[in-house]
Amino acid sequence: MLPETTSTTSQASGKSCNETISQKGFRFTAQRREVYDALLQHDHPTAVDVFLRVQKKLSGISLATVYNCLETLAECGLVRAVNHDRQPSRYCANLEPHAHFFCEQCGAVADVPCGPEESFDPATAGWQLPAGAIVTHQEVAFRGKCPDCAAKTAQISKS
Amino acid sequence: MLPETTSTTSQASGKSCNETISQKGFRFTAQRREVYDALLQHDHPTAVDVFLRVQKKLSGISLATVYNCLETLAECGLVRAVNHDRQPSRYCANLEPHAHFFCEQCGAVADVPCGPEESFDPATAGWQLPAGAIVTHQEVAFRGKCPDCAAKTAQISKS
DNA sequence: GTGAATGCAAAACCTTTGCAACTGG
DNA sequence: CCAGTTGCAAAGGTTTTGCATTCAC
Repeated sequence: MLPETTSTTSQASGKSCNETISQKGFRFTAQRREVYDALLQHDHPTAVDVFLRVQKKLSGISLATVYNCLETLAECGLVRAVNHDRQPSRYCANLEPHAHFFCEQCGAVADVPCGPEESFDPATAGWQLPAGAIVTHQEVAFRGKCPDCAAKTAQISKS
Repeated sequence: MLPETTSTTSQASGKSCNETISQKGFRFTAQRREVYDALLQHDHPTAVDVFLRVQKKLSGISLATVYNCLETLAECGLVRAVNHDRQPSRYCANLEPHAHFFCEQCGAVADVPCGPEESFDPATAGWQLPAGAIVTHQEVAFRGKCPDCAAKTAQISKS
């Protein structure tokens, strides 16, 4: 749909994928470029989804390479792996702080931006963290029905 | 340590594991009882941890049965599976609403109770959920260093 | 007694790894 | 040129499944 180098909504910093990879001492290979491009649809694809997309451009690529590329991109900070229960990992190129919404019916994953103000302060929210613990990351996940599935369910119960 | 039927801190409702299992139409087997008992230490064991504990009482039990029992207990609502990244699932018999703290250094998992008031309201906290989505569950996870590891690190950097 | 649950082993699943061939800077 | 990457295939670790046997009700 879009020219391959277009960064649909890309990452926050204006730095290109290319630059970031090189800066970290990694090589900017065709495989890494295409894997990264496959994530710019921001639909949280699995490794297999990415594999199938990239295969259209690089027919010889292997799934193992897709996994390797995804790991490298994650190391560069260009991509985040998103895990939910024991489902296959999904990958996210949205680097803004955000949570995820998981539809339990269709499996869709949506980004959930948190307002401009701080996400939420554990102390304020009343979480009783272990005394002396140092928190470096917080993760919030919502589960339920996505708008599409909620609408469908409503229709069915009506009929 | 404790007599096998003792519910160290057990679940909220005063209902026994036994009763709950029967009510759901499942049989109350020795394996299910021991698997449940192994969770009452509230240290978030993995399936293998549970297997090793139960083996001391029921030497013939198999790991597959432990998995089956854990799933049955989860179906009964007596147990929750707790997943973090792609680590082995850990199991939690604390049914109060709570979050988890994961130590990235030693792998320890701790319950994080949220204050008596409501955990946190997505809308208030500024989360921009997809319009029309129905949220049925929220999960909060904290990652960092547990008190022990934080203390150790402090000591090392001092020396 | 009888269907549900177990134990075993083997499979399924996602992901990682070893190694020869290749390639980007 | 040559260390870093790839592709392939095979292994890894966790979890599930199939089937004969056993057991709770």
